[in-house]
Amino acid sequence: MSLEKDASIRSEKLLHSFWHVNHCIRRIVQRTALENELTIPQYALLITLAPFEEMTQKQLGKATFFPKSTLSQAVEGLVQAELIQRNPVEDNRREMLLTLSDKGQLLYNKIQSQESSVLKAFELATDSLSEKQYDDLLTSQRQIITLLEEAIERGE
Amino acid sequence: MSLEKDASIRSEKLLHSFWHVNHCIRRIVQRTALENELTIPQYALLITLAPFEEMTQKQLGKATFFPKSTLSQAVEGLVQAELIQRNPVEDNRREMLLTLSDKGQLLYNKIQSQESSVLKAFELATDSLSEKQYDDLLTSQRQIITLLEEAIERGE
DNA sequence: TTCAAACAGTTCCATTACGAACAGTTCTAT
DNA sequence: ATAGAACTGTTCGTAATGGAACTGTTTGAA
Repeated sequence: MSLEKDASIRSEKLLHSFWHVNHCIRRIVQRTALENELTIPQYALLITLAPFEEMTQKQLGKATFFPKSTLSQAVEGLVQAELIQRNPVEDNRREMLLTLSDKGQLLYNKIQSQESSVLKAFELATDSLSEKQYDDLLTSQRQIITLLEEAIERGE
Repeated sequence: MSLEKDASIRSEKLLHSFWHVNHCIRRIVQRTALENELTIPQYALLITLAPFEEMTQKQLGKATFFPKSTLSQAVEGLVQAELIQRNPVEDNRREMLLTLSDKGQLLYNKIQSQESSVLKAFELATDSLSEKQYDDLLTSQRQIITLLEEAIERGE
């Protein structure tokens, strides 16, 4: 009994740790998104897309995990703001190819330079870890993700 | 330049890993919350409160990171559903002491037994890690949290 | 003592997020 | 060739979210 309880306390601590990190990320993202007059999904899309310069909407969905309705509206906003271009994919008219515009590239440069951005915060965090700590962290998280995804599948 | 780019790719990977874990957590929580006819905040409050049986609303806020408006409404819902009792703290009438009711305890037992709950999923995840992996993970994340919180403070 | 500031929680409301139904496109099997 | 299944993205309506202004309580300084 006491062993079971210990086990559940340990797992609750881990869950709480992730919950806490996530809270920090959301706060930082929200603030920096607002500073650049973007919504959170728009900001997330922009920093995901920018390093590749172009991606399909489908790929962006996979990378950011946003439900497609949210995705669609965020993309619409970015297109309206002329930060990205949206064109049907050459040989598959269902898919949309999203391309960073010059204006979008400029904004991304600005975002990258902002001291308070999530990107900068995570660079500091990454730098503070040793090579081994970093690798182990990613490995452990990879493992946890696999198990959580199994749990998701099991539940549906 | 190439070094800088490497550094930013490394940190983006880490950010994405956290984002991914978080997405899994939210999906599982959302499903299991719904199964028990609770909203996400209500579910989160319940599993946070239950191990302690009673907590002030303020403490729950600190533990779950919900903004107080969200907190207030989630608590109201739990009180309406008679899962918890809410009473002013003896010697400080500003604070509310929240106590798990018998009905709440019953629901929590049910939640704990559900194979698909976040709690179970995280128990599996915790079990899959070695002692050292677990400790290192928490240590690294603790370190990251500290840096992110500094970034938050810096930004406001 | 009294008044202002800090605090805990509530209420209100504008914004955001997301599921579900939908439209158009492509693939597959017959 | 064609029907139907699977897919990509859009639209719409509902519900959740969280900031700001509020009420009542406590603290502390003059």
